[in-house]
Amino acid sequence: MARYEPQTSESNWQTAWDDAGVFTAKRDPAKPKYYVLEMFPYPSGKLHIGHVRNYTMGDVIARYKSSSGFSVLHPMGWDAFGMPAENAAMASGGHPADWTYGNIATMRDQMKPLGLSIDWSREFATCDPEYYGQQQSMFIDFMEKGLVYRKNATVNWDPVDMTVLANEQVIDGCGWRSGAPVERRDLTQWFFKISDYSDELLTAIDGLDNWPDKVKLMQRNWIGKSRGLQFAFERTDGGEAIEVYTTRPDTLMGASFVGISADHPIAKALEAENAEVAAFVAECRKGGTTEEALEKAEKLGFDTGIKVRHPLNPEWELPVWIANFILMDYGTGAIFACPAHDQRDLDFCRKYDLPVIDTFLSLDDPKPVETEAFVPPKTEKVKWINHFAGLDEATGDAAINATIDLAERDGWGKGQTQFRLRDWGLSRQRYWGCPIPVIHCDTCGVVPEAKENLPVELPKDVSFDVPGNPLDRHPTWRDCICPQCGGAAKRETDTMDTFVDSSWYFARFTAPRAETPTDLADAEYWMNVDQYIGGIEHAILHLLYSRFFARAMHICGHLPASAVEPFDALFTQGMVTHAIYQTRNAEGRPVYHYPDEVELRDGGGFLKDGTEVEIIPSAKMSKSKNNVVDPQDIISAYGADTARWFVLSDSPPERDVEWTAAGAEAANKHLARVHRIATDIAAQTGDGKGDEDLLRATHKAIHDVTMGIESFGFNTAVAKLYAFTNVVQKSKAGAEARREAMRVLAQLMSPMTPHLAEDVWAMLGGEGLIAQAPWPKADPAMLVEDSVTMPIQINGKRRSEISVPKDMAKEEVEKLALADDAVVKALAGNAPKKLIVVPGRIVNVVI
RNA sequence: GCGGGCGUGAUGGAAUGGUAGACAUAUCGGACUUAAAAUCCGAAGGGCCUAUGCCCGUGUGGGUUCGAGUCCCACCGCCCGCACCA
Repeated sequence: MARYEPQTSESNWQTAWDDAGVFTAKRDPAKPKYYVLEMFPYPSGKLHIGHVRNYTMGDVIARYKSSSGFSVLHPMGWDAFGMPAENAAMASGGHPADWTYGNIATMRDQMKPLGLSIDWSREFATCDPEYYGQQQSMFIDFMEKGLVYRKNATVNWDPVDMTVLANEQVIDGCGWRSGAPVERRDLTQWFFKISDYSDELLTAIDGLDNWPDKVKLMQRNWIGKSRGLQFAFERTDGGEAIEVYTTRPDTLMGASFVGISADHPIAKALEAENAEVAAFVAECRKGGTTEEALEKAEKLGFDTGIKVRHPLNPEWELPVWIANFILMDYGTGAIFACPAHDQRDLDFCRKYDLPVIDTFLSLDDPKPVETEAFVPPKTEKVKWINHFAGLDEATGDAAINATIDLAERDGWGKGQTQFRLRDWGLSRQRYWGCPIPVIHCDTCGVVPEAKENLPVELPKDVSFDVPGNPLDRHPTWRDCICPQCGGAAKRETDTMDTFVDSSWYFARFTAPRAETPTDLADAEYWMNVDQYIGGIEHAILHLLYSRFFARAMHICGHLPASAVEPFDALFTQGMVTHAIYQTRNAEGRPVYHYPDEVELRDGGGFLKDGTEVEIIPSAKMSKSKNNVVDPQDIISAYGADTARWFVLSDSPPERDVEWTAAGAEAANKHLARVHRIATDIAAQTGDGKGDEDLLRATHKAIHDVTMGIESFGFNTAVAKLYAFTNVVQKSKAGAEARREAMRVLAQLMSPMTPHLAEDVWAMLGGEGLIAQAPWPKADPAMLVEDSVTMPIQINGKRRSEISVPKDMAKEEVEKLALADDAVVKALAGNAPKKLIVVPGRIVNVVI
């Protein structure tokens, strides 16, 4: 009989599927539709095992839904714009487009042998002019709807390379190539008005029933709706009052100073006339722009000498300080500090010897603040010290409301709702991105390109030998005709953030060749994405931007109203990790070794020459650390099904998984075993005698595996398949009964190991392709157990067990439990204190 | 620093608040074999000399509960995000 030979059979089945057009998505009015989407990959060069895991999960869902009678859309494309292509061009010459399309070809070739049920006819890359031209068209639509504007924003500026740096290119406050300290610099940039949708994006989260709670919580916190008080501090020198926004107006009596951002108009005015201020503000502008960098930076302050009056007591004067931790982007760019109830303010005040005033004390432990700020939850009752609204004991929440009411009644402040969410800055001063289709005309100003001139294509003849944006220094590309007045004009040279590209690709997949961004009829049929799968690292930005885009596309007529929340269900998978093997060179710097260079023995790892390597366990796969596992090796050694089976088994999909070659070998052994059992059963002769146990096990397997797939419990589904395989193997039932069980096993395995499933199906006389066979159904009658084993606990510890009919009355169970030897012994003639019977689950006797 | 998550045998992990360790990997023992591989069968959280008996055990320390891996609080460690990485 034939052995398990995936190398030959897998490509044969892939051809068979292609010939039958099994995976071509068709609008079929007779069937419900199902849209499965995994986040599309960045074409970094090679597929890695993490991709295999991600796409296999999606494929299990796609194949399962297809078998369950759905018309399935399961597409694939490439998130193809971005910095690595330009970096590659800088490092080794060549053109970003060649590098990108070359990588796409390689990765597509690696992906196809996996046997994924993808409709490849819909493939596109975001760097295709056909795609980004439609994106430009939508940008113009968004402009017309008032969703696009320009304003100044801060970027990381490398003063040596004279170029804008991405956050990841800033290392310890310095440029990654030049090593020069990075400065913050203002540029005029393009923005999407996502803030128009702050409240809408927040409240709509409530409707995302099939999203993980953690993602919804992260999005809520990111949008950050808060209610606070806006009011002004009058200056003693008669200058313009300083507007501040605070979410803790209740602590106003503890105000120590007023702080303003280094970018605040007052700071800018002082900067022009005072050298000391200028020096301090320049110091504040050093370092990267990330919130993390700002928060972690040493808190610095500068006393401007300006004084303001406390709104509740005109006699009380507060100093105005410039502080490096205050953001101009949030609120009004000015705050008042209450050191007693904010650790950062306290640290600042101790450093600069500013007063610390308690406004409320703990009820349990009423002592004044010294080195640790007292910051109880706003729901906790505290004791107020001469509160201006007359409060004594009250929660923070109550005090905030009382303060806002008071300020509004007396007319010195106004309650206000504020969002943390900022508008989406989409400008990038880089070449390899979608050009912003806008023209700067001396007569007409900033005007959109005419749609008939789209796409505005990137010029091919560019060089990357100097830093900066090649579009800026291209000799002719910028020259154009103003679409409004017909005069000579210049193109915008900023390109779009790659998040724009990935904010609508899911919609484009519904009609990838349409001459408009979408085809409404196709979008109506296929949207929404029924199951979206991707990394948790995209929990906030990508998903939030996509939710905004879907709304913007809807008001521009590119998506139906039903698609404003584009992802019905979301699943976030973990990443695949692998140990890093390193030795040290003469200078003590680490040298990384590929896994196949290292032999593991005696609890250590050794190179061929016997040198012991240092093993760093479970690190995220990274090209630079040489710990990326290439699925190609596993596929050529064991076949695609082994790779698929392994990435699905053992680890729960949402958790990170450590790659081990041993696991792949073991997975392969199991698949070979299934093949062998099928071969044996196919050869089995004799009667068709059925078997109650086998039948029950079959229906239980159908039920368990189906539930496992439905709930993304692939690892537990695999465990159930192992158990069922053991039952089938050992079953003494007749030939036809075992064939039937084996066919069901093949079907249940088919979403995970589709090629092997076809092998087995064909061997056992299954009709047609298993990929097109309907999913088996469990008979509920076969799932019911007649009797159940109930553990008996004494004082919460398991001491015995009894077997009882499934629906035995509680009183009967109690009687049986009290008659149990262990219980009789423990009671020693006394009556139990308490007797707990959870029907069908457990008995607990409390003594 | 802020927001979110995770932590269970040698290993991956299982477990609607109800028998902790399902299922597997590695290991050990046995069968088969001239032998090996493959395959099949079996053992196995730690400890108490014996066990159908008892104690301990889900990162650490507390708490709620008849009962906690699961819920609450604090801490430790790791991971993700922090708006120009994708």
